[in-house]
Amino acid sequence: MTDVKLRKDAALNRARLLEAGREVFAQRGLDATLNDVAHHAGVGVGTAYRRFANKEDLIDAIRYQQDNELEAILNESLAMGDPWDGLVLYLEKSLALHVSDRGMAELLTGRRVRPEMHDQSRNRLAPLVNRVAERARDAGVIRADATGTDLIFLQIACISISTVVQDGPEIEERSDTRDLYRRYLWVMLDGLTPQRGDTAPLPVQALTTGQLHALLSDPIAGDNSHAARST
Amino acid sequence: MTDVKLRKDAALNRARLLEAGREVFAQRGLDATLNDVAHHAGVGVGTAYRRFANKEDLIDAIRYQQDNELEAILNESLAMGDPWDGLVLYLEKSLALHVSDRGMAELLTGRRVRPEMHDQSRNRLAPLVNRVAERARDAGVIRADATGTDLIFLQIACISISTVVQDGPEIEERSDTRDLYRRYLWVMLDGLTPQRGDTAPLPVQALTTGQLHALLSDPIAGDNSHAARST
DNA sequence: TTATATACGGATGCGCCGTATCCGCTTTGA
DNA sequence: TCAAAGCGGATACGGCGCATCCGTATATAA
Repeated sequence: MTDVKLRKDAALNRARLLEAGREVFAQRGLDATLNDVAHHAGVGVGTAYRRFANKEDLIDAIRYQQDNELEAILNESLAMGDPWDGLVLYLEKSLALHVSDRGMAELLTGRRVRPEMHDQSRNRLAPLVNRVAERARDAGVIRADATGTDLIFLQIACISISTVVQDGPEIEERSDTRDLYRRYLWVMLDGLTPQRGDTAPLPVQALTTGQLHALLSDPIAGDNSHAARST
Repeated sequence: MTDVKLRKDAALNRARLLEAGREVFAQRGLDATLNDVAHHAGVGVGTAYRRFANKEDLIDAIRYQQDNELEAILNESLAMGDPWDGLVLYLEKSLALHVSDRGMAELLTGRRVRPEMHDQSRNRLAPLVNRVAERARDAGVIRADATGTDLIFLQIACISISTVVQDGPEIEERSDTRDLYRRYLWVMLDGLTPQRGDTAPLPVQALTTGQLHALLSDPIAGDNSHAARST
């Protein structure tokens, strides 16, 4: 999967670039230049483009690593005895990751993505997310109409809050603003709790996994693939 | 406030540009070009730059209108007898506006803003938002530690969900995805409700109005103003 | 009606930026 | 020792948004 065989120095630089890519994209988002990444890795731009045909390829490689981390979190969640604790663990850990990695967050919201790669990782992770939600629902700790797609949107919501905070200046006398998103995570968690008598049912149905998938996979930008139906 | 005196055609074009600006920014966000706006208004680019020194000026003028609309909603909310109904009305109406106007949404999250203008509109609206929250809190229909800044962040969260949905493709067999954000609004509203015995208190304190203001006013981009303290 | 200030259109200049390549030099490893 | 493989980074290229400029047209007041 890592091509055939690279000379020792080449392989090292490849690893350096991957590492640097994670850091740079985490800090500055996917808009960062491959040149930036190369510089950060301490190699020339040429080297960067020799190891990865283009920026997309590097992003794909990074994404593969990140999906493994998310999968690990999901498995950890599912291994917990208590479904509610599992749910909380998943959301807290997944969000902690996304909040500290702007690139990862941008991938979650579907911006700038190569559809095939996106599909692949979704097919791997979505079922696990659904199980996390399902377990909690079956145990009666969240409302009966809550689904796995709800967990995704709640994360998107929290990430956007965190992004706004991070884009702003430091606030004096408040060292905890980086965690402000957690305040709202817990408002939402509380809102997911089974309805009390007087609470209204939710006004719009959740997306199915397939619908969410379709929503995020095909970012309208439409470079190619779709669109052309031949004939 | 509208300068001194404009020739009849000039004044007409100015109005057209304002109108077109609202439409274009609403659809495509504040990144849209002033050239786009001019074309949409049916006037030449030159005219656009003669009526508004630059894009920022046009945005400021539009923002002024939008603030009036938001103020009206807030006053309507405060005029309602029931504090909960007032809260819901404010959030639903304000969100409906932001969701249908990408430019307005971008202004709320503080992106791309001229600080003085931002300050001005916040000073006008923030007290009203605080009163909406305060009323509901005093009436005991939302948790005791909920504040006006929470209402802002909940809106930011809903807007981000809506943005993701709007950026994606149409989903077949679902005509209501434009309203999906409302599902999560109501999760959050439910979460704002006073705590039941078993619910944990929120893990992070809300921002004060002043802190939120500082966060959104000074988008780090720092063209000038701040930074230089002389001496 | 005519003169002049005012306004109009839109081609165009300018500067910026991100992608990717190319080529002379260096390192690896058989 | 000496190809083959790799390296650095200057730079070509293309795209884009902002704003200006100037020849032409229109409003308005004498």
